[in-house]
Amino acid sequence: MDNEDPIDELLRGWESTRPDLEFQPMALFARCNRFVTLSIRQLEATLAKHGLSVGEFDVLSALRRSGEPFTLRPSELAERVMVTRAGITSRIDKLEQSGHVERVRDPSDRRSEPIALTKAGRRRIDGALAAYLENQTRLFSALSPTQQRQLGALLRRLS
Amino acid sequence: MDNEDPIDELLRGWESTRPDLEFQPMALFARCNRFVTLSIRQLEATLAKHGLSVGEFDVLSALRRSGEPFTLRPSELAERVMVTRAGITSRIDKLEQSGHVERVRDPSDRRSEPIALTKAGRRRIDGALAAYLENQTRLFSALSPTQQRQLGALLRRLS
DNA sequence: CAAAGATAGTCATCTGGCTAACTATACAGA
DNA sequence: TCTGTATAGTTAGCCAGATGACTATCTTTG
Repeated sequence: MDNEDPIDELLRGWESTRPDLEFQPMALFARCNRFVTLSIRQLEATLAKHGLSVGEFDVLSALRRSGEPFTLRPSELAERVMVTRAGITSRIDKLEQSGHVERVRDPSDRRSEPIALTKAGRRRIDGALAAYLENQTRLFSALSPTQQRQLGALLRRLS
Repeated sequence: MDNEDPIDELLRGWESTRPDLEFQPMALFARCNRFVTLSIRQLEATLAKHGLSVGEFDVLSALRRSGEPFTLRPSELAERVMVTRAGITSRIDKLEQSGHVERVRDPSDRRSEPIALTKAGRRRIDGALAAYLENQTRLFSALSPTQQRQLGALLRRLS
């Protein structure tokens, strides 16, 4: 384990200037953060080939996996995608313009304006999904299946 | 392992609508991503009490752990903080205005304008650091020391 | 040593998400 | 039934960070 990575460097920096403090948890988080950040950048490149941003992909995914009739309300989407409602509004605007999604109506509650995946949207997400999964698989390919399960279990504990 | 978390829900959604595909790696990444996102939100709250944003904290940290004379060039900062140079410029502008940092000069290269931590900046970062570390420790408190090392080792493999 | 190219940093512009205020609709209680 | 309150969604304004163009300086090379 001799080859340094940027997090080792960070750790070394801190430990030499503040040897009085404990930096293991910080380093652990930094590693996690870095992994996610870099992965998202890769993901952006992958999805761009399918004409989607990560944000758009997330919304279409949520609709797709909600099953028939592939319809969710903006507030449900906001929650699942971990974005504020205002943020969802603008994503929907764009997806509507590009024809991936349409605003329908709920007769039982006129405040609500459910969002439905269009045929085009469904084709788009199904195409992008394959590339996405392939990317994700590659991300973890350095770990054996057992290690992947281990990692999953550990992360699960953290929530 | 009966209590569902949002990622189990995501997984269940996908597996019921696309039973033909393999979603374990996606779920693994989603868990990681979610953990980081939620942690950062907590962190924002913690640092806000010390008058710093996460971005500012990152810059001051990098300077602090670089050791004497607590000075780095903007391009070095950009790399360590994983932000573009333009992004660093604006963070520095703000930190300079609040007196945490100052632009000095490098006689050997007049293109360069090294950034130095001021006394005030150093006090600020040292104060915030304690709270930050405490927060990070809490993030991982659900894991035993052994599990934390395990997690670290797994994440290390991923880069 | 002049010209071409590389490098450091900033600026202008654009985008995406946040907060907070606002409109419209639904519901609960006196 | 009227009133107050909660909920759904949008809008307006703000801010951080990305990209790409630009200035100034340094370095290389013919």
